Amino acid sequence: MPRSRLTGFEQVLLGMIFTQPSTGYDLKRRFATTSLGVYKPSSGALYPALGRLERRALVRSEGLPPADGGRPRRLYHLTEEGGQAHLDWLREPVVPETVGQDLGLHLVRFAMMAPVLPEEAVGEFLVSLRAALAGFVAALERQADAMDTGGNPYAALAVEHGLAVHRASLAWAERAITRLAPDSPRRQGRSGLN
Amino acid sequence: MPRSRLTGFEQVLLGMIFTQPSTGYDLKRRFATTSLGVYKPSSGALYPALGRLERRALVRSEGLPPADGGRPRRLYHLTEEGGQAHLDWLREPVVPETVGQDLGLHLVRFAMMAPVLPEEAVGEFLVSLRAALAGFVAALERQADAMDTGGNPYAALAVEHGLAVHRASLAWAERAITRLAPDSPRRQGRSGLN
DNA sequence: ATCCGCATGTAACCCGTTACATGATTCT
DNA sequence: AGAATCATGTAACGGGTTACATGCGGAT
Repeated sequence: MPRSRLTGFEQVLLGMIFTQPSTGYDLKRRFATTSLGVYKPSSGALYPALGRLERRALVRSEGLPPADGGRPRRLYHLTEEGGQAHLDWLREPVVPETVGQDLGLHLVRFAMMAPVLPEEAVGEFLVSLRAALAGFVAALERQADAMDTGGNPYAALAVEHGLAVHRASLAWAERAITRLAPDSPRRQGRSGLN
Repeated sequence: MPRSRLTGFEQVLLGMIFTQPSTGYDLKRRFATTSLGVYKPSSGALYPALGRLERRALVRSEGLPPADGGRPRRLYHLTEEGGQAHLDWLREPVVPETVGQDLGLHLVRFAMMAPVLPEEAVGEFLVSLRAALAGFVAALERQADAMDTGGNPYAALAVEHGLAVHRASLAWAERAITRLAPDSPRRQGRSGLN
């Protein structure tokens, strides 16, 4: 019996195959280009992961004839359960504790919501992301205040870095929210405050 | 024969013990507090890592009597080679390719330079970090331009997020550089450039 | 009576990296 | 001739997470 949750990597693979049925090599290429090469999975990570997804019946594969010499390829596409698993993942709320470590993964998730989730759900995601970021920024501010009197001089600067970065992230979330719903008539009461 | 390079985690442990000889539990507590709990190593990560450092003769430990009931503790301190390894690590230049993934580790490294490196070396580090960030931002800008015509609507927004975050990081590096050397008479030629 | 903090450690499990194997075609 | 691209896969190795073991003192 496989473990219950998929890894982040497996979820991302699932999403890429959802968007477009692909071979392993296709996926490699897309990682290299669309993420600026920030993460390039090795063969030893990619192919076993595809195998695990198939054993779980989230994807199926069919053999493809070799394209102009070389090995035969294997095209993966999602099953019904696979599609459901992907949608469930996209709809997961942002857990505040993860925003300090997994911010990148959340953004990948956001990018994949493109045509598959209704705008409303995307809005909910952004709102929960904004809340998590605001909480994290507040915690960093408390830490910065409590620390800077007495202590190593660069540690305070390092905390400032975290603060600057997460404030930028928070500002982005706010921009994204207003850009997504430029004319949302509901909730015009408390102006912009959640 | 152990692998040649230490892991990031091992290097950080080394640095913490360099700053102050510690027991395993001390280190746990410091992770929980000084990093806002962003990374709390498990026992299964911490104690074997300390063991590896000791086998490499980078740290030594001596038994401490149990403090008010409970188990005896084990206090770790650096050896000569350990101190050297830590200094070498602190002095490593910033490899541009790592700035997209390992930014957090670079900042931890910066925070640890506190009293041990001369200001000049810290300045060099910041300058190389700034260069790496500038390169990464430029690459993201190229990608943003090349992409936004035709493609999923949120992917462009996600790239904007990366852009916003790394620009904030870059701005921080610039602030840190000017703050570190507010009165550096050398190099007043090209005003502020590299 | 039980849970929490202190304090160190081990074992099972999982997954990622590195490095290699295979083999055809095309570029230099 | 040698290298790179296409394309999939496996084996060794390493290290992290989870969960458990142990055992005392103090708090609820």
